[in-house]
Amino acid sequence: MERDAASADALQVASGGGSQTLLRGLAMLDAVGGDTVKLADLSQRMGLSRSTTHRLANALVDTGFLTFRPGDGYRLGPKLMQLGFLAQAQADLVQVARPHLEALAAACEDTVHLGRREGDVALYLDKLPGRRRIEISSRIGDRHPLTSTGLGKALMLDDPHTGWRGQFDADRARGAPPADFDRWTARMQDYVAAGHAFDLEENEDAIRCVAAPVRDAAGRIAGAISVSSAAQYMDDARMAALADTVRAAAQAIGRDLGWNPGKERS
Amino acid sequence: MERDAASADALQVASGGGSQTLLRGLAMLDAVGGDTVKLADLSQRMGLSRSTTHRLANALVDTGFLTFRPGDGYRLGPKLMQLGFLAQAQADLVQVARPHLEALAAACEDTVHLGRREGDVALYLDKLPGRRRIEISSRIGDRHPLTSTGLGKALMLDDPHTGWRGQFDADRARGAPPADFDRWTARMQDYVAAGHAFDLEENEDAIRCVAAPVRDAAGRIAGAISVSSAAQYMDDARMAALADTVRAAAQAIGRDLGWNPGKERS
DNA sequence: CATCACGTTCCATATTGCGAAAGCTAGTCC
DNA sequence: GGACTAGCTTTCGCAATATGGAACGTGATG
Repeated sequence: MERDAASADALQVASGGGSQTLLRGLAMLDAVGGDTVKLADLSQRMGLSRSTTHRLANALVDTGFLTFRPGDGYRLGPKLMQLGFLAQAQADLVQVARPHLEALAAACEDTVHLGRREGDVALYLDKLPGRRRIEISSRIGDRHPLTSTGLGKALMLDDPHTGWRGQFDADRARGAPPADFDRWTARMQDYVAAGHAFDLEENEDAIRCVAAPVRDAAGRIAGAISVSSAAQYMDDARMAALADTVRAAAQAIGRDLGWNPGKERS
Repeated sequence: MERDAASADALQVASGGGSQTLLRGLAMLDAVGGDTVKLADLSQRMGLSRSTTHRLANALVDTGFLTFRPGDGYRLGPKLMQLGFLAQAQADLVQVARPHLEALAAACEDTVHLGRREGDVALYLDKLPGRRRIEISSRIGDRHPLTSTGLGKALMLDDPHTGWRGQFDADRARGAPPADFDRWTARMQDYVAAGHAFDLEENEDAIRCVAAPVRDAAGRIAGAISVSSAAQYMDDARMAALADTVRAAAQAIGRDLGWNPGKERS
């Protein structure tokens, strides 16, 4: 029965629910990925006989999920662009993020935020109050400066360094708490390298937070999440530990937005 | 042979090849489309029993091609965004268009062009010389005004009317042949309504052409194609006839770019 | 001309998928 | 509380469907 299930990776074809052919076909789309693959190559990647591979690939070609050019190979087809676009169109960040935010809120007892960049401010899209007595004074729909909040900084992680100064100054001019730019820059560089951001009582006294960016199918930062709490619950050790948790949650949301991890930043 | 069984016809699926399950699963993605569908609804759309529908849908959910929210229904999943993005990334307009351009060139004996908008000029990406003695003096890489060429006008078909004047004047200032704006506008409105554009010896004397826009998965105009020839071969009757051919070719290219026709203009 | 690389088609076999019907769980109405 | 309903999930015996080895085209390449 199972000859060489060992080589078939990614999607567990064997366990699923008994729709082998469908699962194999879908796995084939993954196997093709961004490449242009010849039949022999493809059958090897899938661990299937050439004839089976051929039949599946043909079905995919007939339906437009793959494209075939003789002598060249198979590649992803137009139907995927079409459906991918539809999927993207109806994927609402708030809705997609909800379950993950709830899980995150359950894991740590603190307030969880979801936000997105809007112009050059951070727009708060969702908030789950923590189960601690302290209350974070933010509301859905609020707009906050990018450079003085954890969430905002997470949204900036991909920005070219050249724009930092302008944003920093603009935020101060608009009422963000004063701060030292050089020190801010030094920390920001760490955040960029780490893939998350902190807020160390910069925006509001006695409030600290840990934030991480959420990426979409294009790899761009589509939003960010953060966990905030009173400084007394947020010593340096806990922030470091939380960083992993928050980053993991952000990545899980990203995955639901079609983001494919793998190729990492430099 | 088989295009796709997107419509209510599920029995046709069997005829294609021998991979029923896969084809049904893929058809299911189409059936879901942009909606959020309940299981019962979905099984009806597919003309399948509820249990079969359930099994297939589950396989799609397990692999991330669909998303399921209890009490809400099924919708397109993250994997489609991911693959859709990959597909889009490697879809090169020139390469995708080639076979269609060749077919078009074979059908009419004239010169066929492919172009794209770049800034506010039309950039020529590909050219297939016709089999007629006359020679069209254009080369790949050429940039031409939008308002005085058929290809350029096709690229403008979705532009808001408010921008027409500015583009028209800018092109004249940059050396496009003089013309009367009111008359140009009147014709342009016809082109917008028809979904194609003509060039009536406006850019170059004794050259006429028929052009149509190519749309991508987002429905935006990603490029345009045109058929050009000496005016002597291009009387009004032939241009009208060619318009359909050219539009059909442009749509075929669009389909390969993930464009979904369907809702048409009136 | 022999060889290779690549895609396509055949066919007997048993694995895989099929759908009717029954089982769950949660909400709603008397 | 008990009887309905709406939705989703699971079971199971039968046969339709998918499988892979092998053979066949076809066009390059040495």
